[in-house]
Amino acid sequence: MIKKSSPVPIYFQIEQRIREKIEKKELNPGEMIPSEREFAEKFQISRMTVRQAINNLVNEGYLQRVRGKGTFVTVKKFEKNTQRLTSFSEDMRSRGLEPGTEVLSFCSIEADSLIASQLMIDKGAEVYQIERLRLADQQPIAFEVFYMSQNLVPGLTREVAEHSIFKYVEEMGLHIVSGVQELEATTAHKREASALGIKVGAPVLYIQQISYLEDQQPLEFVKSYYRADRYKYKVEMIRT
Amino acid sequence: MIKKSSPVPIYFQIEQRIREKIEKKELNPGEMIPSEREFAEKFQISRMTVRQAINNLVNEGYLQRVRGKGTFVTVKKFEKNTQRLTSFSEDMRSRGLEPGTEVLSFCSIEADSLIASQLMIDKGAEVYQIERLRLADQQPIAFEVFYMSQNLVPGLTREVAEHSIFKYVEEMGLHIVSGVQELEATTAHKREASALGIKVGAPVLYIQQISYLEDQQPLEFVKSYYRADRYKYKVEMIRT
DNA sequence: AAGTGGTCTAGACCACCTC
DNA sequence: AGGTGGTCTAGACCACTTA
Repeated sequence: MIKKSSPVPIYFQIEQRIREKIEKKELNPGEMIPSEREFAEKFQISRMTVRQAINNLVNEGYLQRVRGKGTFVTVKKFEKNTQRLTSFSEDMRSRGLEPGTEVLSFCSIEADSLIASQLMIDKGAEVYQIERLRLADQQPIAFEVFYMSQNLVPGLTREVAEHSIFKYVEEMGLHIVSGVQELEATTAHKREASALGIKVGAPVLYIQQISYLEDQQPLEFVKSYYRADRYKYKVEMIRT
Repeated sequence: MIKKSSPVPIYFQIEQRIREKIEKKELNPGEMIPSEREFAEKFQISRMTVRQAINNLVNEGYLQRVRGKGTFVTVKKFEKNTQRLTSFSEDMRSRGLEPGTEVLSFCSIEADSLIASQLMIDKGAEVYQIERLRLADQQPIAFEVFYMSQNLVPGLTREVAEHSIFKYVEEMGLHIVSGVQELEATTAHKREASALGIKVGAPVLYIQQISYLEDQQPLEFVKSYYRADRYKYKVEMIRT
């Protein structure tokens, strides 16, 4: 039930309770939840405490208040208040495709001024340069060039690059918290065309990504070229 | 100051006051705002009312609370919830460019099955079909084809289309709350090429957008073709 | 009229931080 | 010790919706 003398705040216990019911579909979209006064009475707590729990759920997009009527489970929970940063593998799996990776080259180079500025490291510092071909259900979908400071993440191997670098980094205890992507349309040059199996001049979606750690330090700088015929980029937005 | 007997809630008045000070740089990023108790004392209101104002600003990303220390103006305001649904005009202005619009055609047509399904209306229903050339600092940047149900928004004119349809719709009392964009790379066909002043086959960023009203009803369906050499799409993301 | 959420009060004790 | 935010109470009146 609800523990009043718990170190866990009462409002949070209520919040969890309701959130669970929604996620387990015990409360369905569009359905009304008990009124604030009912909750207060039932758990013998103040209505303001109930309001705090409900407020949080409203902010998270689980609930909607309607004055005079009641509080309802949101029909379309747009959890995409913010776009989630995902790895290629996560992206493919969410599309129902089996991700695959082919490492085309794995080198250690000295950062030129572009890479240095993007990664906020010294020019000439050692960085990994990894070229990978990304597959979806065994079909080439993207060609990517990846840069990361060796100083920040030592011990990266070709082996790791064949699977998920994201996962490796997170297992090292580094927390990726945010990222910025820039998308442009372009046409394939020789290198991308041959890797992706398309014609030179074919349309390609170019995505440049920088991911950041907790302390705002750049972790990786990636240039990706996606086959336009096989990849669509979807963004859900809200208007504030 | 603060009007207690105003129809505008006290918490909202306080909220506005603080928001303004931040936007006018009277309060700088990282700076501490007065404590909740100080506000309560100063305006002779309850601390809980002050908290409500501050809570809202925290949720909007203006402020950060630090227990035991105080409440501070956020350093990087839009690092968190970024992806906002914006009109073309808003987008251009945020890039420091002067938006412009040229209406190439303004018709009323019957919805075909694609348009009908995107707008969730009956096939054959009357819709506006508006082709516009979008300018940034007088230079063509995008060619767009716009569809909207006439039943939902009657009275749209060529005049309005030359300015902001978004604005018109919002002034009608319809609230746009969310949108979905799909981005693809493609190459220009004749129609887009001639409108945009580029060669057939030049890279183009194709963006398809559907915007939704409060009740999840689709408001508009827009196909846009952006000149790849003049437009980059930026997405900021967080990892949860 | 009865029920709902919206706003507001005037306190209280707690945990945390700084001096 | 004194200040800060975090949590919580037990009421109150308001505006709105539904019956």
